[in-house]
Amino acid sequence: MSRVKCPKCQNVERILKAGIIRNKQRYYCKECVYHFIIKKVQKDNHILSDKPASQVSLQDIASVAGVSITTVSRALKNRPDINIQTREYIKELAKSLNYQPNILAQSLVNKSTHTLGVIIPSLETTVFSTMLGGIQEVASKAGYRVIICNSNENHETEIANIQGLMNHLIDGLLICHSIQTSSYEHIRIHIGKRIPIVQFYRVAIGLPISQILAEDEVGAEKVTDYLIKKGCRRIALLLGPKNLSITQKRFNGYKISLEKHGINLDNELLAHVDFLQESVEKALEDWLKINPKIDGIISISDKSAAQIIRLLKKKSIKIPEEINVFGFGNEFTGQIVEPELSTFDTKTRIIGEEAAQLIIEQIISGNQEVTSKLIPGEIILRGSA
Amino acid sequence: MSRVKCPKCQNVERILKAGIIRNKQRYYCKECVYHFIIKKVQKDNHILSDKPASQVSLQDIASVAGVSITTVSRALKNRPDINIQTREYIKELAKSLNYQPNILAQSLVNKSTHTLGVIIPSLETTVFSTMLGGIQEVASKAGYRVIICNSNENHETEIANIQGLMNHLIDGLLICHSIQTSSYEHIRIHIGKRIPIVQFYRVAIGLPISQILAEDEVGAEKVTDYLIKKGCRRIALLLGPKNLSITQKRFNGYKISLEKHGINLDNELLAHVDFLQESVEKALEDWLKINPKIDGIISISDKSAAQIIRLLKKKSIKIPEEINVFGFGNEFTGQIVEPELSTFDTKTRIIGEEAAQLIIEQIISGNQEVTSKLIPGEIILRGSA
DNA sequence: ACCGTTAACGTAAACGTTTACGTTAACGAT
DNA sequence: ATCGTTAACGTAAACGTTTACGTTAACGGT
Repeated sequence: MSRVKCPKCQNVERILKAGIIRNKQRYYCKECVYHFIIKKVQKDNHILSDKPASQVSLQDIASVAGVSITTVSRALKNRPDINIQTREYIKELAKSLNYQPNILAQSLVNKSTHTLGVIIPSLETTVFSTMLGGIQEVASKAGYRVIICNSNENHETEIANIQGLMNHLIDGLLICHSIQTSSYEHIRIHIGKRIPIVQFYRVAIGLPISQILAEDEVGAEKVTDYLIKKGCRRIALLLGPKNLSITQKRFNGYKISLEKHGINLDNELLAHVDFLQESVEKALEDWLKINPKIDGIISISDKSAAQIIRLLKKKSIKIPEEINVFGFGNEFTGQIVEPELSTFDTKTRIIGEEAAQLIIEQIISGNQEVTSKLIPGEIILRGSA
Repeated sequence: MSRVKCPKCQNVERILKAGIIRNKQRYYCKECVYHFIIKKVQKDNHILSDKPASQVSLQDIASVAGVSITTVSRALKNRPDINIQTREYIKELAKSLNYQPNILAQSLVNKSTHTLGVIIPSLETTVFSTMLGGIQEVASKAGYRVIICNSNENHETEIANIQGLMNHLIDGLLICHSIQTSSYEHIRIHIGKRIPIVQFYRVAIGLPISQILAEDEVGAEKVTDYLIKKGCRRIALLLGPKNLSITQKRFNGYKISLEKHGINLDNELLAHVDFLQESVEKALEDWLKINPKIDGIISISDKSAAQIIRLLKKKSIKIPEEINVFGFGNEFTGQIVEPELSTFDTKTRIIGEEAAQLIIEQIISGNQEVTSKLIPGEIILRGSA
């Protein structure tokens, strides 16, 4: 019926159809009892052959050397149980063939990828890229790669990223939560499993995983203390979204200082912003309408503080005579704005370094004991306060 | 002789030594003809068993469902050739067991990791983190992860990073060379192989791989044109190391403009710096000694330009009346400094986006045709010029 | 001459997938 | 009842490593 030839016995007569598999017609040769599918002629056959295509494998080396894969592996890994001459020969052969081990295959067997995952809310914010720099340096010195996932301050992206990374791609996870993140079930599922997790800078309070933190509370308290000592009584506080740990802790530090000095908390002086220019501007406008007038501003970030200084100057408000401005983070911007910005240096780079250090220790030791570390910061006084 | 018991037949008498393997004594039981090694008692045995340990695999699902691995795979991948009820049942089962595919194993079979590698000279420099942001966004929308390697402006690190990534971890490589890099053999080896490479921003001129570039030459020409039109005749040019493409191209643009306007090139007006504060300060000091005096400065970066402005103001030199200052890159800093910085916006984020776009296209199409794309920039005029 | 011992190698399983190919029971048509 | 055909499943190889375990020839001592 069909004009199909059996690839084995070349018979054309006794060929029957034998079902359809993956949309391809299969045949059955009654002559030689053989099932087959007519394949399309591989036109790119020669392309496949003239490309060096996939890298040399252990098998390739073994073939050339006339030994088994095991022996090659032993030679390259400097294992005992191998003749020294054989080992040296194989090593040279590997080099001349430009052998490169397939890290995927190694990771699959070793159950370890020597890779850290980092979830970060943004790459374009100075504090984050600085922390990343610290993470990268420590990781790379310890022989770890880093996969960086940018959550873009988005909760869903954060969840998706974590899921992806956890599927055997990484040995440990460093996480700094996005603004939107307020439920932590996506983290909790992974706690205590194979892969250790460390949170840094922005953390979920109450989760049983280790943390590396800035001195948010103490820092805010010290800064407020300083401003009060300078005579400020109406200190405005620019904060991030309420669910963020840094917001809560800095607010706490501020409150503690106020209480200590017998100053009442005035909710009008608090503002929660989303780090964007417009919201900062809006907050400032509102503050300037308040009576009695504000005489100090503590900002979540140096960037916002720098903006505030520029806006105040446009309104011809004198800094620090009329309003003292204090930043958080010690970014480069603070040295460019005029007057130069006083700030609380959160030692951002060190936070990154310590976070990487901690997760690597946990990976190596297998010990996931929950610890919490505060990185001591430092007040830096410049012209703005 | 030895008081060793055969694990099979429990015999203690007829045990002989049988070589040493990996520093462990092996034994041979003549009774049951069995070779064995005395293993240390696994003390952490119970730990292994009470941990859910490794994730559920296809095999686990198959066992529970009473089908083969193949069927499970077919169900989860929505392949044909499977009963719909079976498929739905297996899918639900997989969900209830919280199955997560092992990406390593998938990648090994599929020869594709859905991961891009990026080599970047620094994370803490605004232009780079901005480009990274662009890369990340495009990549993640296309379903690609990003491994970022920070070369730290170090040639050796760049080489090591590339080697590591190329060993089957990535589907494509994006590279922005370090300051130190002046030989490109480490790149050339990989050209035309399985993994496409795209260079961006700082490129190796002459390498047969695709590029995404800023308008360095045209940009520098336009900026110089503008300053000359404003009356400047002694324009100083702050450049990076000589081997960098951005240095060469911006210098070219500058020269073209000078020639066009019949102004002689004065080598005293050129300075090559390494992006650090001190070298910028040094360059500026030297320029200020020159006679006839300089009346314009074009800087490699907005950050350096901002520094220069601050230094000039400390010396009470008026900007732009005495010296015009122009930056490159349109960073946030430029809006904070006073006067605000005029700059050539190199559209850094778009460079990152286009680079990611290009490499993904090359990965998908398999077409590694060499292309070169210039991202149009834009002069932004503010107070400094 | 045999036994115990060893160095040096090989075999094969395992890691978790994907997929080419083989198999089977059942069904409709003759 | 037989034949052609199909849906639905299983088997096993493959990806490139690592490593537990088996094997072999050779050697020294009795």
